[in-house]
Amino acid sequence: MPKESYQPNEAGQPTDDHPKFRRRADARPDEVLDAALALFTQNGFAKTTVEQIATRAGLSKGAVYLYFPSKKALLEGLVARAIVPTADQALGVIAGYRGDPRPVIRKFMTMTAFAASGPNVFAVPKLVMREAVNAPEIAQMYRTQVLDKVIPALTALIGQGVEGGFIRPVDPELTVRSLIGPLLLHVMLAEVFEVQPDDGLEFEKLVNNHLSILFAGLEPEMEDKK
Amino acid sequence: MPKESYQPNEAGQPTDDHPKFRRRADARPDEVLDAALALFTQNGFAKTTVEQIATRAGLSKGAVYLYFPSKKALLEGLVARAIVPTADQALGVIAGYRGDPRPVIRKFMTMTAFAASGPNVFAVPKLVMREAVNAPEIAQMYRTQVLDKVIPALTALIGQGVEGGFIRPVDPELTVRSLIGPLLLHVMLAEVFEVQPDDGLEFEKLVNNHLSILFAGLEPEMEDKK
Amino acid sequence: MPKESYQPNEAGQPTDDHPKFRRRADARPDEVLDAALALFTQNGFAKTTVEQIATRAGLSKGAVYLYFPSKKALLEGLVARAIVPTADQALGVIAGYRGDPRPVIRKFMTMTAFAASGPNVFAVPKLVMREAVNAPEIAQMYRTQVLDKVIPALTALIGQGVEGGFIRPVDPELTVRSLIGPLLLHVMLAEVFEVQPDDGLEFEKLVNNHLSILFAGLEPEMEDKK
Amino acid sequence: MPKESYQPNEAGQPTDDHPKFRRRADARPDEVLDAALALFTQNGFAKTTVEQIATRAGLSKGAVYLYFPSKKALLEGLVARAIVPTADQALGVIAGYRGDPRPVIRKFMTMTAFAASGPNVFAVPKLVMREAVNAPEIAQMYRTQVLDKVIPALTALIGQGVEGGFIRPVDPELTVRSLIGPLLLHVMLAEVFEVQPDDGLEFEKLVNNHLSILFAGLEPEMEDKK
DNA sequence: TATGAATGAGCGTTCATTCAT
DNA sequence: AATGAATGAACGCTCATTCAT
Repeated sequence: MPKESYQPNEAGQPTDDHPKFRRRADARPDEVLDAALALFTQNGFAKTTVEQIATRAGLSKGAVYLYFPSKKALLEGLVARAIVPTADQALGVIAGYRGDPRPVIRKFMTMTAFAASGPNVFAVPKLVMREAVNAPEIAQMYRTQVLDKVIPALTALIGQGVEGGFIRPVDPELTVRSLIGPLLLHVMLAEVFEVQPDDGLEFEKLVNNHLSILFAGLEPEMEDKK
Repeated sequence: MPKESYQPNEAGQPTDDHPKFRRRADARPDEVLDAALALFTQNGFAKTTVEQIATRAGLSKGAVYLYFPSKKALLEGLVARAIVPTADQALGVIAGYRGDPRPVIRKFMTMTAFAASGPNVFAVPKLVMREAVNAPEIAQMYRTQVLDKVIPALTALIGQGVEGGFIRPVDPELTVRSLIGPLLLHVMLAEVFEVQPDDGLEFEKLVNNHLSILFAGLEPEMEDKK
Repeated sequence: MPKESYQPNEAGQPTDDHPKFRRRADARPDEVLDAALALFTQNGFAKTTVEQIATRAGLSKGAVYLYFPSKKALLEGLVARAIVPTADQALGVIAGYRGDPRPVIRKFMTMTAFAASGPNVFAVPKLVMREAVNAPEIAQMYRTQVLDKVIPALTALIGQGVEGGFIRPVDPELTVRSLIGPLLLHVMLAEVFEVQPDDGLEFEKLVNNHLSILFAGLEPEMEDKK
Repeated sequence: MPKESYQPNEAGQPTDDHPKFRRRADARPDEVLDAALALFTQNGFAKTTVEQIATRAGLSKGAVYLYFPSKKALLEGLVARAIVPTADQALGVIAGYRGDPRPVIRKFMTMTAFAASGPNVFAVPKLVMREAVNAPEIAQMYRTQVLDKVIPALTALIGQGVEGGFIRPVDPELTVRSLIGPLLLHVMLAEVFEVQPDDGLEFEKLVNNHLSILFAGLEPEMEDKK
């Protein structure tokens, strides 16, 4: 999963929803976005020039404006491209699940950790966090399209787990934060501050350690179990 | 990661002795930093003008350069001002503790949560995270001055808790992430995406829920206990 | 030190094919240099604005930076443009000559004087002298590219004249100063202080008077002649 | 003669023409000028800040404005201070002389060369040449106060030498340029371009070589002599 | 006399965006 | 569909000069 997400236009059927701009199999806009993502991630939005993006994408500055009406639109495009698959992927695993949530949580965490260990993954979410101040619309977009889907789904997953007696009675909404927070911190420490655990940035170990504690902590009490 | 710094001019009577012109107080640099912090937080470093900072601090653009040699130096100054109290305060609670770590952890988490509920707190850390790409030196500074002190201290605290048999054998370094991560996520969700739990941004509840799970999950096994 | 460079756009019809907007000719850099030369000469480097240069060259300020990376680069460009023809032209007359040096010297002096009577000639050398303090690299460039070629050539010319018995035994290196110095003084007095001889700034007369004295003074003595 | 010229206020009677500003024996303004001269010479007028001058003179920026109303006034002050002694000195030797001009010329040239071998000498004239563009009034001042006295005096000296038959019939005005030019070139090459003769910047040798040629070249012809 | 904090105008440089080709 | 020359608005920073003390 080297790209930050599934990019539908690269896949099978040439999604001809966008009848305009056809050249080199319609890959142009995507190439521009790839270049933009790489540079925004590396240098931030403000310090990246449109010219740099154009050069990296192999076209001229003016041509970028053929596909995107402004620099900010590139950011939007980036988020838009990343949003659907991300949410879908997560929701596919979680949504509507009934029963002991722990296997599903483990699967979800493992998937996320796996995704996170590839390069450029989480690039868009991190970008969104960083640039939210400059582009609140984009943060909103991310919120409504991703967070407002994933978080409630996880909350529901845990909620029904509580109701089903599979885990202790906890606040599902806050427990989601207990679940995912460490992953965020792990990534932030590593990428922003270059702080890594002594034995490397191994997501698998983190997930294992974290879930072993969490699941033990969520274990229903004896009296609950009965 | 408690209160990021004392902000003297937020307290007491507004120092408006000389309403318009010159003041000789060496509070000047601090006032400039206050203005910079507010604007950087609100609009980001890149989109904040030195002129804006000057105006908000009640001086002319040129005067800012009397106190800080460059715009970037304002960021550095902000971090420097926040660093000492932060680290010290945190370390005061933790360092060298021997015995069951849980009370100390609870105290630390409560303090941090309390600090985080005030205004402008965590402003600097969040600024640092956001601007780390543009100013890696500052991220480094933050890392060495704060993180490299606080994280090892917490790691040691947990480590000796494991050795003393007070908590299950876990990886102390990774467990620190399990401990603090949710707090970060909570803040980020709230401030970047305006995602808040249904019953408000109550840090106390978050801490309680989180620690109840965590402490239960860290409870030594029966066989360990014996 | 004759004509400092060919200035193509001073010649012929003014290239006003496209009166107001874009031109694609690569004469652009040259036009900018022309404007810069005029303004630097008139007001000095420091007091000349890039905007002034741009306006005079018929472009916007930003466009200047399309051709030159900085204001100083304009100065460099000016010198670079002037250097090649200068040195070559001078050396063409002098280099490797054997025999009585006086005809060659007269030719050289006449050429130089003729060049000096045109407009904008010597502008670059004078600029270099004036701005040497602010831009030592440029002075160095001028030295190595022009002076270190012309002066040794003249020195050698006189030296071989002495050896061949065509002129008195004199110090060739110092005699070069006796030869050229008056030209410099003449120009300086005229252009810096507006001091001109009573009957005008006639270089031809200066050269004639100067060489008549110099050649008489360099005439081998009777005993030398024999 | 370490200073660029005689500084009357340093000498004998305390020239009380300027009743204002008295402190530390009235030396203050002179100290400021000294500092300004050094810095203008080294870095040019534009690149020297008033603060630098103040610091070097050992007072505060504001105090400079107690003595000089503007930065440009420093330049004027510098020139004014240098002007009187320079011209007087030269004129003392030359003015009204009758007879063979060559001994006087030699004396004048030797004096000038001797002066030029000290440090900081010619600093002001060179400064004037360089900054003439930025401060034409100052160039004018220098012209009227110095050049318009010295050049006519030298011209007259040579003129009467021609009339008296001591030297060949030459154009006196142009011959002045032949006389002094080499000195200027010598200084310029040395100080601006660091081009020096192989055996060092020995003014004495230059003067000897130059005058030996010049005087020989000015020798009246046989037929003239008779 | 002397200070130095403060001002304000100005300059070099950058860059998103446009548009003739 | 594509180019890249050109624009123009903005920003960081400097510094001569002023003025309350």
